[in-house]
Amino acid sequence: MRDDRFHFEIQAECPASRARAGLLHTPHGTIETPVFMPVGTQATVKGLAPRELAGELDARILLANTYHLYLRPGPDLIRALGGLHRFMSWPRAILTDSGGFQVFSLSGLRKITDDGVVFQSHLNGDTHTFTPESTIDTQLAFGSDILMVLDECPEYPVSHEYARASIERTVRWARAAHAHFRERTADMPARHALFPIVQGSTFADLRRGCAAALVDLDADGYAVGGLSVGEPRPLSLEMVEAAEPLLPRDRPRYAMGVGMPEELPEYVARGIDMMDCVLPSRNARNGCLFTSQGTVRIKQARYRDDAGPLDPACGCYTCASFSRAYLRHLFQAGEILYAELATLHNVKRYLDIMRGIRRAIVDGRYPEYLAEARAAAAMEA
RNA sequence: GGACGGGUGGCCGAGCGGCUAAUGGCAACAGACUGUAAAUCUGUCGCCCCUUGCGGGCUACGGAGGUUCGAAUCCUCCCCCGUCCA
Repeated sequence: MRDDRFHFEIQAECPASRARAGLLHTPHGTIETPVFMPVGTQATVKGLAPRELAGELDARILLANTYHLYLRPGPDLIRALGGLHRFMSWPRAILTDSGGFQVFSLSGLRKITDDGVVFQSHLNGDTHTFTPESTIDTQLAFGSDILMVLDECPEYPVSHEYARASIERTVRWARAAHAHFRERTADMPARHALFPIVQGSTFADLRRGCAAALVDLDADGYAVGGLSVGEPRPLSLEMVEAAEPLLPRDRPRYAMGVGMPEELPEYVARGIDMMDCVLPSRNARNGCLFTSQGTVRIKQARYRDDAGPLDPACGCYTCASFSRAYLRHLFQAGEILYAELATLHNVKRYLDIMRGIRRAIVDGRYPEYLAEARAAAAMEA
């Protein structure tokens, strides 16, 4: 019998770090954590069909974006066509980002009010308003398994004063979103989960304050946002370290928008269970491929006649079937197949890294895994 | 044989007396990319010099002469290419 209720279950914990392995149960399947969520902004992971994602890659959860799907094709249409899962033919779990990141990072004209944010569409300049409540309604129309609250994602750098005002707004919005969410989902217990987002820029005290305030919401899970927006790399991890001890151990933690392959074990070591990032998919299309032996920029002339596989240690279709020389040729020629093969590999790489991390935690050898990963990262750098 | 049009850096193609080592585009080469306005963006791109900052030298706009302080740009002749007329 299928359990439709959303809940998190910890299976193993690392004795030497904050890392843990768990199971995230959703109405659309169980997700083994730590997990990497491929990004499918416009209800598609660019270059991959759900057949590959669910099949060879065995991704359990995808990310989609409220801002983009709200503007096009719109929540009413998606709801009318049976919800996002059915619309994009993805039977597994979906997490939707609230759109706060987009509103604050790309919309030229925007105005923050007490209620939310007024912004202009990047598509045609139309004026729209997002409120904590409206983004909940939109995501419910999509039928998302995990909804994110509307937040403000400040750029870097920003003053302590601004960051403070910003988290106050983000917390206020999170409370409003949760209240609205509870009301709207009262008759469908635990069909959906809602995560608030810890902000606070690069200030540890603000991160702690924000986390403490959000914990009162007794949310299904907690996200740490505003990372990797231009701040020095070590700071991103420090911000997680600041917030994490305040977050309940029995809820999943999600680090939004990170990171490079070598950073994944570091986030997990700091108590993170979920991550998403556009790097594997975007960089794939731009000629940057992640392998077990480091980064391969397939466009480089050195791969012109390289008959070897992209990554000898990888078992994906791309690595099993094609030479580096062929992949380079496809890239240089601007062929569509390149994007597909490259994305397939890079996403597989990320998912494999997370599976390896999870296995190490379950097997009780995460300290060794971490040490080896750090040594390898130091070697490449 | 005649009439026009044209020959520019790897390619295409601007420029039509000095601000031009020469706009653009492509190709090539290198780099960036972190809750995706991204199959995108940035840089280099004649050769040789102390890597010294907008530095110096050399060779360059079919070829050879010429005019001029100064020419890819003007003149003369020649060589190619295209179109049309014989």
